[in-house]
Amino acid sequence: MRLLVLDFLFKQQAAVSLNDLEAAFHRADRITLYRTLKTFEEKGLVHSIVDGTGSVKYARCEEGCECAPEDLHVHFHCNLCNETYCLPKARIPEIALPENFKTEEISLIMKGTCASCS
Amino acid sequence: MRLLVLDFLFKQQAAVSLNDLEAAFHRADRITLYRTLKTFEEKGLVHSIVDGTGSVKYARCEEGCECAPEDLHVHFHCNLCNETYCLPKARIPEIALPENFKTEEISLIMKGTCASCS
DNA sequence: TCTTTGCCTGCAACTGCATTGCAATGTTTA
DNA sequence: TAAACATTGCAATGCAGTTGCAGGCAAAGA
Repeated sequence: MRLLVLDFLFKQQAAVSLNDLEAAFHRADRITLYRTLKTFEEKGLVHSIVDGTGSVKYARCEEGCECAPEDLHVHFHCNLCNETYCLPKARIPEIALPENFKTEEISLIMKGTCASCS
Repeated sequence: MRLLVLDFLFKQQAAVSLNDLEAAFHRADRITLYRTLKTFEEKGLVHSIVDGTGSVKYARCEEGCECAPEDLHVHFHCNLCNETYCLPKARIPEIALPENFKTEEISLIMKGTCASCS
């Protein structure tokens, strides 16, 4: 079962929400899919994306992705097709912070129109 | 009533969630505060921040803030004190996107330890 | 082989936050 | 004063995420 989900995740271009998974595997229980995603996230197979749409999305981690600040890439949410994409090529540039601020995580989400919809 | 909320918002250093407001104004109804925030947001007095903690936070808009991409600043969420701050001095640098991607909004949230907690 | 142990799955239920409908109240305007 | 509109509060709903519990399946050990 998890293998099916993993396979599905790796075939996706866009990030996948729990609802997406549920629609794709309507034979499986919502809870099972939820826990599957959580397990994958723990194991570092996927990373979660909070894109402000209300539902958390998941996408596969690239080879060697540790989800550490220096590994983080940009996520793009298209307002037309409502999909969220990883943009691994767009790295987050260094950002100057006030003194004594220590960064552990960065999340950069751009919203607009993606290439397919424009 | 709204004046009280507005006054409260402008005195805050950190962004404010609905729960924060409810705690500060326990005489007022949660719904009233919710709609007050929504109204302020519509009028451009405050902007909302989705910092991934599950509850949306609100902060006052700076003079001339149109919440347009070029106006956007960084938000910082401290994992210790659990507060979210606006960092208007930390501008979001230009980010190179693949072709045909059009940006309308940018949200950059950094998480870590703030100056007060370190 | 039989039993035990542990993981995976599914049902039910709960939580927290956001949101809406409706009635009551207060305030402005004609 | 009466009508129109805005503001407030209560109740209820919706949705996403989360947890507890029990059954089932499979691997490990006697």
